[in-house]
Amino acid sequence: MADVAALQAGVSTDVVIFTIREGALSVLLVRRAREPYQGAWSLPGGRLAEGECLDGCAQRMLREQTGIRDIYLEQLYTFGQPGRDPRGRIVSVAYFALFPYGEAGCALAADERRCWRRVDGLAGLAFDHGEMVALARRRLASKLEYSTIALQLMPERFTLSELQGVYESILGETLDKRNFRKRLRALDCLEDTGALFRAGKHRPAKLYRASRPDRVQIIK
Amino acid sequence: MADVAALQAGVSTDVVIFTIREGALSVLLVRRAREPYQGAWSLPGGRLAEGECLDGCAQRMLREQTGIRDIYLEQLYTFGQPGRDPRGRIVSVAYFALFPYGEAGCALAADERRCWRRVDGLAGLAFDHGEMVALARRRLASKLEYSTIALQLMPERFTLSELQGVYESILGETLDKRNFRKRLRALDCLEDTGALFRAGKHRPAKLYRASRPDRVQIIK
DNA sequence: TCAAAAGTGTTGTGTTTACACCCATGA
DNA sequence: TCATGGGTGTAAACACAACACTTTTGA
Repeated sequence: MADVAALQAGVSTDVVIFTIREGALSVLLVRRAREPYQGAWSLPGGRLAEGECLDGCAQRMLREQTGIRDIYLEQLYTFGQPGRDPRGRIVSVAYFALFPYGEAGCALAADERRCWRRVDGLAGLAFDHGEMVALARRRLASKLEYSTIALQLMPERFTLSELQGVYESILGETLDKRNFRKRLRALDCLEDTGALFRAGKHRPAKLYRASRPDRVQIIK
Repeated sequence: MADVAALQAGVSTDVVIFTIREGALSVLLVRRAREPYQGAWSLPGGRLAEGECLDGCAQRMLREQTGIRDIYLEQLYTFGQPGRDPRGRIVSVAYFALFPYGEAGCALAADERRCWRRVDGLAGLAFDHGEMVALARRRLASKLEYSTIALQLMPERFTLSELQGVYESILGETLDKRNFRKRLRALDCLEDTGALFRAGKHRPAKLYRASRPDRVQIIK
């Protein structure tokens, strides 16, 4: 209750940015330029600025460290173990974000200070960032079941098989094609673009788009 | 990225403590002793101490300001709007907690610096605490549907009608008695104590207890 | 014997799962 | 014409919702 002598701490945000790349759930990492953990991989993130709200800080970290803007972003959990940062007391508000891979995702990793890493078997991240990724992954998987959040990982146009692949790689299990399609049709969140996607020596797939790309609809 | 000049902020925790009192979902408030918002009702909470983790801080706030310990507590959301506290930059990690009312709940409000208030129609709280209560309420209602969290609001022994009343006052709708009992039986989270509860001129009710009082079981 | 809440099953409806074949294409 | 992935429907199992009467007690 002693307002005067109260602890001052640093506040930061860190962002777990997921994408699907080569059919695997992956996360965007940046290489730390200085101590502590110099040279190690970490989540994009950093200190809160004056007059900035937490969401704004997370957005700025994304923008400054990866160039990404305007993607799905939500607050995940706040980590505040004393000792989580060797520089002193820093409380970090973790966010998670979803990024549709595409060309932009590929270009991102051109810079050697950044990389996409598969979430499975990920280890050796700086700070408690490994924990953040694990928690974000569980949250993402559970949101798949009761929302249309997976659409945030898709490019503007995509096939149903691609979408099913996204579900499968997040959930870590295979799904029945007919049941999957029936379920999505019932959600009324997709529209047929009329275009076809040809890939290889087989029947071309219809291309769909999200009918409300910005809305994440909660089911039930 | 400028580690040196980075903003220092205050970090606090605030706790939304729910109970069921007179059949209504209620929250425990404390009267602010000093400015800002002197005399207004607020959530129990306060500044993070050195060497203390966030959960520990929330537990300490509970203990120091209400005497409550060992109840269900989980992190809710972190609020960091600049200007949310007129004293300066303070980021608050909100928690929510569930308290079985009973005699202890009654005794708590004996002190005039504390009170239980119904969540419906609540207004005029200090800071952004009204927002915290509203968010906690939504979280609680949604957790009712997929976990056994409601048991955390019950005393050691209780009747099925009492438990149903708890569900009804949180959800804001009435439930079918037979379906409710069937559903709970299927969860296998209750055991019959063998004792009966007599209240008024009607058939006495069986008293149950939670079979694993400390576990909040996630359903499905 | 009456009022008041406790207790208990069944039936229909909708949702979810399991499952196999034809289609369009490029090589 | 063959191999490859795209596309489609039906039946059985299960979960959920609706619904009414009997029991025990105290007054």
